[in-house]
Amino acid sequence: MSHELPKAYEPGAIEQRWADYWVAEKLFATKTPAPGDPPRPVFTLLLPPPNVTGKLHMGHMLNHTEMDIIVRWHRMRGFTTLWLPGTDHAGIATQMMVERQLAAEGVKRRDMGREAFIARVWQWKQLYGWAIQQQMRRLGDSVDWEREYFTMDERLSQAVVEAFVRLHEQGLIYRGKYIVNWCPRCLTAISDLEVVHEETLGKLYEIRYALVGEKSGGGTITVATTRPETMLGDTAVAVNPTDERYTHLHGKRAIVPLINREVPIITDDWANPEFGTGAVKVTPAHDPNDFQIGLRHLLPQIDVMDEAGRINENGGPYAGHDRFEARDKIVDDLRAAGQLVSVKDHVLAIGKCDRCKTIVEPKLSTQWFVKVAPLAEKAIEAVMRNDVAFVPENYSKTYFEWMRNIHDWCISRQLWWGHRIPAWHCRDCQHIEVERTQPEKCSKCNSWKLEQDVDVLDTWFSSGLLPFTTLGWPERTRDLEVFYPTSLLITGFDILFFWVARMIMLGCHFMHGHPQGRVPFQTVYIHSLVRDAERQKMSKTKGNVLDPIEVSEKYGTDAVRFTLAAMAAPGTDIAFNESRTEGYRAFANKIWNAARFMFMNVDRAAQAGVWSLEEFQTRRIAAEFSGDAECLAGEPLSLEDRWIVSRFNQTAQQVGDALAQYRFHEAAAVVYEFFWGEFCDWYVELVKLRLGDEVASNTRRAALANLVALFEGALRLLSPFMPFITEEIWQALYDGKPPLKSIALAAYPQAAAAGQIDLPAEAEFAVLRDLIVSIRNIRAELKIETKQRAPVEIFADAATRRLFEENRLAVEKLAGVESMAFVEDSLAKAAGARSTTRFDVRMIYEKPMDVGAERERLTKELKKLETELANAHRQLGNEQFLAKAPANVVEGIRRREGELNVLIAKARAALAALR
RNA sequence: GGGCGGUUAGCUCAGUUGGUUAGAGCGUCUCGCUUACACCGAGAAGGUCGCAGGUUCGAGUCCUGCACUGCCCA
Repeated sequence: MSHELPKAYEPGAIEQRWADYWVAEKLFATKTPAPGDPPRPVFTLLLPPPNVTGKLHMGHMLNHTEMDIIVRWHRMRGFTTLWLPGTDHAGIATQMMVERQLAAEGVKRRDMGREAFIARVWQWKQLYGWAIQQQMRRLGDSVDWEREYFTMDERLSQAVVEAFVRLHEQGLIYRGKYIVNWCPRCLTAISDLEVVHEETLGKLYEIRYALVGEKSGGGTITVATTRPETMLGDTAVAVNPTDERYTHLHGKRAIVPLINREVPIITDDWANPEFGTGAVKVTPAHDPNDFQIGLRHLLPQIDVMDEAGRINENGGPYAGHDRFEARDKIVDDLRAAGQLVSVKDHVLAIGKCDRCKTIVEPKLSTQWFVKVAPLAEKAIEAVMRNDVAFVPENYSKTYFEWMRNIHDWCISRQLWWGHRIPAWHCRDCQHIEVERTQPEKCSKCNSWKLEQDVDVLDTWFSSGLLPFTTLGWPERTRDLEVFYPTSLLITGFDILFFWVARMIMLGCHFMHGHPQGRVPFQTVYIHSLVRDAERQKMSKTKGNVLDPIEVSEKYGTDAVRFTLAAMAAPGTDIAFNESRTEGYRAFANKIWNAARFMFMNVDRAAQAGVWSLEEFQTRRIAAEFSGDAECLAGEPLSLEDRWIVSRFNQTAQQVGDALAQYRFHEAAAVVYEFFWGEFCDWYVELVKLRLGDEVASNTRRAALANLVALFEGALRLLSPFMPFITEEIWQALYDGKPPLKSIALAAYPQAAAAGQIDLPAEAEFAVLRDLIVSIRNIRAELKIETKQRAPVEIFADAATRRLFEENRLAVEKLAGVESMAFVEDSLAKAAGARSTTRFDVRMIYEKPMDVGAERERLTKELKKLETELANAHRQLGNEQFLAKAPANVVEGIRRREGELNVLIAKARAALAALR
């Protein structure tokens, strides 16, 4: 890698190359430390496995950027760092995908049979299941590809079986007939979490039921329902026991219209006197609440629909009709029979299948469930004890809320693609064997006719186990010992319940007794949503979806990563704005060109025989990247050297502090400001003065050595955020002979020893910078052309004067000053002068200034200063304030008061002089 | 219905535990190719921090109410 950099920064030309290199060199493969190895801190991160069917969206890119920053940061700080990638088999999604493909060929899943279908899914996976991994490589995710897993891998599948069997043995998994959420399109049960509720305008029907034994007139009860078609399965009418309107009907019987079924009128607290008529029909087989009522009152359960949501033979004349068709027909018939009392508009939350948006049918069905209460209890405890910490902390509330109101988890799915339930049904005696491997015969009746349960497990059941199964569980592996619990989980709140909560439940359960704690991770960082520039949610229907790869190709992955990092303030959604990304591409370009500037001077110095890059290389290699932030290698220090080293170390400290708290935006802002606002804008400009051919060679050597060292350190500081450009320049610095294979393996600049932070240098530099800026101000105001240099006069105390004299060249070059003269009297009154507490300065130039504008500026400034002074006076005159405020605050205001007095006097003098 | 959040410059957003002068990027205006960079440099304008009370020596920050707005759960 030569250090001849092309003139323009072109991310496209460098990123793919490094992405490939990192993978080919297996740079991020992590060896399991052996027991005798010298101890190093360990950092483990499990990548939330994307669906095998998936493609990365902007949310992923945010998620991956944050993870990669944290991971690279830990790796560079010498942690044994493991970032574990993998993909999820995504039961329903994948099955749907392949079914759709088959449909195009005119084939149905059921026609081809289970085995052939599953073979087909695997085939599909081999062909198309790599998209997301390819994209991750392109983004530079520094995962350990050597350990990549797939949730349907043989070993992980065995672990799933083991977990199921153990839970079953412990009585935490049971099979039973309950109301589940049934998707009539996917033809499977789904869990509560897979149902999304949508507010919809529907109807509330009031239907009159005749009472038994009362021939006519007054002998009716009117019930209210939103789902008249379920009437076919009614087995009771319920009223609230306290509802006096119905007391006289307690114990009587009513007749369900149209099908003429006699049902009891029962009393149950669930009937809400405020809702509708206060009387409700009870359909235990088609409503979860009615189901509970049915259990309490021992009501029959009449299932009136088939798996596709059509009325079945129990629906009498309506059999064969789709549930919504049946509704219309029933309503018509009721109306015709004079039993429809009213139809009113009614807003209700309709549950739909998360996958296909089909309206979910609560349906009586035999399924497998996890008894979650005991698991939830431990999971709540873990968060209460702070064994798992949420960032932002607020999410723990949501977590508790959900955990405390949790229902048993339906884990069986009527799909073919997934982990098949390890239960065998005896065809002779109906006994069910739950075993790790297929049993030979029934343990009850010795029958050989055993058939494995046809259902598979909820995908989230297996992903809930990943924090330990990926590390070798149920074996007691060295990996499990070293890397469990994982250190961190970074994910979106959308899977807080689906995944995060379940990992905590299952981790606490199965990893009980792990020496380093049972929880699956110590911290959960929940990031926000990426929206479009107008704060709209990105969605395909709105057409406002940004493809992260496309955006990365356009602006460079580094720029996109930096945008996301810079906007990722914890707890707030990101309105992704391409103008920001443009800005960060400009930032990359800035760095690129600063590098070109550096290399240009390196070459020039080499030609002049003053200094060679090899000196730097040799020294860095010898130092073996010890990790301290010592950038300057014993060369003579100028003020700007001392200043920039101090700033570098302060920045390193701030970046570290910010990342430790997942304050990505702060970390990014600090690096950005340092690299551009301080290093490029000031340090490079000042260093230029010491790089010319006319400069003494030892000064020139020092300047260059320091510049290169600083630049190299700054690259390391930036590297986790912008891995590509920093790699490119860093490798160029070593001309193809880098001391390490990658900057990603070099040491991260850390908060330095006190000696590296030089507050006096920072204070002096601030005054010098004030002078330069003041003069530039005057120039702008007088509209003096850049090329035109002019003399200045300065009034300052001896120390300040010495500072300016020592940095005379800097002032002359950076402020376009021809010569600097010092005067003995204040220049506050001088026309067009600028004043600070430390100096007055004016430019000697015959061009007349705009007196009106100058007066306006001074008046405005004076007013502001006076307001501030009044505030300061008010506070200092307040005894309560003096008594209660901390000393440093009081002291600060006192000092400021002094400054204000000086500044006001100067501003007044200047104004007076204008009259 | 229950729970959680948001409202700060024209736009998009920061502002950690209450403390001196509320910041950034973009946009706007004025200048400008000086040993890298026009994806640039220099300078400037722009905010009664949603509204109303309260606590406090001190509130963008804490409390209460209101308005508007978003999300999660039922």
